Amino acid sequence: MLLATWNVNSIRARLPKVLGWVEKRRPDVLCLQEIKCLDEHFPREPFEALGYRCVTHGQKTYNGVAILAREEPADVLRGLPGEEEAGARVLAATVGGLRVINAYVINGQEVGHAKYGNKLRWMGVLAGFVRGQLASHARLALVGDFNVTFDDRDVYDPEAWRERILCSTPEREALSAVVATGLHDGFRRFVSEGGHYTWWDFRTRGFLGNRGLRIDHVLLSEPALADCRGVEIDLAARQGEAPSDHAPVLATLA
DNA sequence: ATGGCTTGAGTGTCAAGA
Repeated sequence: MLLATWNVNSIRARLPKVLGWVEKRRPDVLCLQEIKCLDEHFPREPFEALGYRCVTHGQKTYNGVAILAREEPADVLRGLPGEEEAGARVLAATVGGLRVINAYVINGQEVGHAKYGNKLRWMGVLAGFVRGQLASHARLALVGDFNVTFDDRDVYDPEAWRERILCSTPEREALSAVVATGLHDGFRRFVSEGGHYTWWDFRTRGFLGNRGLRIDHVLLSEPALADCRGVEIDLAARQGEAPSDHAPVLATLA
């Protein structure tokens, strides 16, 4: 099974790009973040024509998540219970015996900002949700845009980013608490050196100099990790005409 | 240099992203 996650930064603005990528890579499950549209505006027909079912948890203008799968997603859950205020950021479904949780973590804007406090609190709620899901689904993948780096290997200029948003110690501790529910960073199962990123700033043309951050993750439970044969960041998808600022991350599971 | 770029909203120019 090929499991992928991609922050597409608007599914409608990215439609030809995402369709072409899906045709080429043929993932079994694709988790999208920042679809930035209501459920009724999600372009499901072209994906269905390629053989995919689409489950969405959309929102006007901001946020929004979707799961595309080659088989019908089951036991779909939309949103973190009690966290409707934070927007459409979580979508869970079972596909091919794998419990898939698709998450778009709050950005937080700046360390100390009210949104930053909300991010840390919300990640605690996410950890509780994941713990509950793991109790009934041993084979589980939590994937998405976490807006947090694990450590300095995930940062192109660690000193410039020291204790800044996406890199602060409390954010990293909150991410560790999510992982401590019983998950593992899939990418680090295979790659230990730094310099591998999933997001590059448009404004500084960060991709040209590989000035990026690794903030999109595939987190796997023990049984899922045991089946994992590799995790790849698809840099080609970050290039070309009108790319998202994020690259997709793909995990191959037995 | 709180900018640089991109998107969605909606026709002016913000808010938000990370």
